[in-house]
Amino acid sequence: MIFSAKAEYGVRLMVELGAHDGAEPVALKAIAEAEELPLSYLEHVVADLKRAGLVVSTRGAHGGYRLARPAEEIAMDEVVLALEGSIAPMECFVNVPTERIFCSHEGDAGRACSTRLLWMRVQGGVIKALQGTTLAELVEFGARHEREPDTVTA
Amino acid sequence: MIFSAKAEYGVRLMVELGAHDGAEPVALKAIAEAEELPLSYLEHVVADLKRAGLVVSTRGAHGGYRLARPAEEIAMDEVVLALEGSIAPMECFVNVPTERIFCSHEGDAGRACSTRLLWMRVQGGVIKALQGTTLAELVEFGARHEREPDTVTA
DNA sequence: GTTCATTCCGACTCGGCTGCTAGGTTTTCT
DNA sequence: AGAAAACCTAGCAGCCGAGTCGGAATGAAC
Repeated sequence: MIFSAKAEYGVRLMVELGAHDGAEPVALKAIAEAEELPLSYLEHVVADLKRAGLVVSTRGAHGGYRLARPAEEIAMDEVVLALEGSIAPMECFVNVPTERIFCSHEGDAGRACSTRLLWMRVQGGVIKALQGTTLAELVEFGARHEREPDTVTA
Repeated sequence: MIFSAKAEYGVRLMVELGAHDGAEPVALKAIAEAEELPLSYLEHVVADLKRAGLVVSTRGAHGGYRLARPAEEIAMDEVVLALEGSIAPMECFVNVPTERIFCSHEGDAGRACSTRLLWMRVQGGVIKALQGTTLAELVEFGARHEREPDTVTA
């Protein structure tokens, strides 16, 4: 169970945006250099974020990206969802309305449901963790620990 | 973020074992047929479980597998860990002692740590969900909903 | 003690997906 | 006009997950 690099990059990108005051847009190139990420790939990442309405762009010279909302109002589940496409521990979870356990495994109706209970709980745990974290928190955390790795309990 | 099929298969396998009383071993072939899973692949799956000490095997004819402990005493984090190798939301999390946020990203010490806070929380959520679920629960849940898909809140 | 059912082991294939690149087009500032 | 940026689309290459296969070791039954 591992999130894609896209998720990591996207979060880093968002944190970077959040670290700027948002008055003027930040060019992707600047972010790529700051985070040492491949610019060409970041384009795809930011495209997802834009499509989800999390960032806004201004084109042309001196253009770039800004957060669409203040960082305090951005919960990380939105961000990860935008990047990852879905927050599901199992393939068959995609597009199933949450809060319900219904077996989409055809052919052995009801059988595989026992595992479903487990994945539901896992999914719940993940989503709760993501929802309970705002971008602002990460920005602030990052700012405080710049240049000095630290140990902190989760 | 998705668990491997191996995890799914392994959990199914464990549930199946838990559904038998454990007096006599269950052959892998029987499980494969009951769950409609490829036998040859299940061999690899069960090997992981055995290596982790979650099941015991008896070889030869009439052999098979049994749970190493009663299902009530098997928490699902052990199972998933055995199958998945690690329960980490990010590559760089592997083999980092938990409860500490320390940046293993070389080259930009301290920078990427902000994302780490997020992944720590996610990991915590997952592990808690897994630890809080016993195999016995899944077995019981599966038995109750056999043949009748149902809707249940997580 | 042969036979058969089973676990066990390792090597091998195959397809898909992720991460990344590359080139070109549009927009807008100077 | 020219530069700097967002935007778009196509494509590729390597990796890994899922599955197969063949062949051992092992032990029960007859």
